[in-house]
Amino acid sequence: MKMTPLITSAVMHFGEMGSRWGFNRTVGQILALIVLNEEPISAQEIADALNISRGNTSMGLKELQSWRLVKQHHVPGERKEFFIPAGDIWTLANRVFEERRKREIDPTMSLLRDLLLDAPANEKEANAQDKLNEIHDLLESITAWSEELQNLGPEKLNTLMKLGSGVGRMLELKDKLLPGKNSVN
Amino acid sequence: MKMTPLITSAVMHFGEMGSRWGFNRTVGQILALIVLNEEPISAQEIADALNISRGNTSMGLKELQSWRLVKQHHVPGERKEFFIPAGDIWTLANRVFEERRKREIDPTMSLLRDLLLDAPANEKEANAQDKLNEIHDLLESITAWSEELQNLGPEKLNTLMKLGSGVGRMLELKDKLLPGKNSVN
DNA sequence: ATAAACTTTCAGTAATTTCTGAAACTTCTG
DNA sequence: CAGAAGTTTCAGAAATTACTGAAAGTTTAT
Repeated sequence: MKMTPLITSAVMHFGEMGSRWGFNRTVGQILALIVLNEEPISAQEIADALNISRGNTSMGLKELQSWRLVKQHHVPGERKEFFIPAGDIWTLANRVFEERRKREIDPTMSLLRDLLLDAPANEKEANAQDKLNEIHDLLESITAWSEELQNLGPEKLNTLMKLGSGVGRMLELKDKLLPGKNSVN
Repeated sequence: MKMTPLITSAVMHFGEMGSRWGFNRTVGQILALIVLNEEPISAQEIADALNISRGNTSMGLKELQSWRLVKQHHVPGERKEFFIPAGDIWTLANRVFEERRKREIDPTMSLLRDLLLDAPANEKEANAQDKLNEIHDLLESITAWSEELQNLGPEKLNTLMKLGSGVGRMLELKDKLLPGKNSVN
């Protein structure tokens, strides 16, 4: 499992970025290694290639599985488990979005809902509640929107992205296009 | 600068979420406090309310300013500086997106570009480069798309979000709508 | 049922990140 | 220009997070 210089650079970088992406260095490295390696790779090989303990490797793989970025792959005739990416690049990116939404937005939405239930005790609180309400609505829009985009599926999403500034033009024509159907709000 | 129970809960929560949002606990708390407080607030008041050192407060405010989430506000006749949010909720959310993109995507794009310049040394590297290339293209699309959305401005973006599943329908009609103009790629 | 091959767990340690507070710095004011 | 009012910096301490490796657990083969 000797890593080529190119793979080494990429793996190191993904390690450094790991924490910004929501996991830690080791987890980032393991992910990169699994994605960039066409063959399935065993936990032991990962530990050797990255020079980390077997225990740490196990925990990292567990986390990557909880993010649904990596899955086990059984090689017939082999005793040990191998690991491969849980899908193509597009799928992986989607999973990262989704998981992060769960970790970064959902808990806040839930708290905001609770805080908005109680009647404000005074002026100050009323004002704060207004702000919290604004935040809640914004997060709700983002959540709904991102689910919407995921439902579009890869091809349509790609069309939409490639449309670029066309989106602006389209919006201007929206009312003529979908008369009366835009009553979502 | 006594915080009401409601504000305290919100501030504490934003503190806990802070690290997931790209900054640390204190920074998250300071941000929440500034946003939820209708009046401008001084660094000393922040330190007192959150029970943190004056030094830590100073660093936190500096970071929030580097994220362009908070700005100074000079009160005539007062010697000290006060702080207020750098815009409405929508603006702040946008800034967070933008800053995170800078920190989470841009460095990777840059590395990928470099790694894709060299000719692959062998089969293994060629395969890895293919994967890296896919990642690069995906990140590029995301970046371009998010810039596009920002250029739309708040109102249109909101229209688009509220459109919900209408987006799918619109895409189907796209070709009729914008004949020949969708040659963005 | 024993053993071999492999994986997971977790207590303790190491590395990293955040926080404090005292000292240095920067304005303003008289 | 002295000093009062305020801010920033930064070395060291505290808190948090990640990692190791040995022990416990699992599975398969005989």
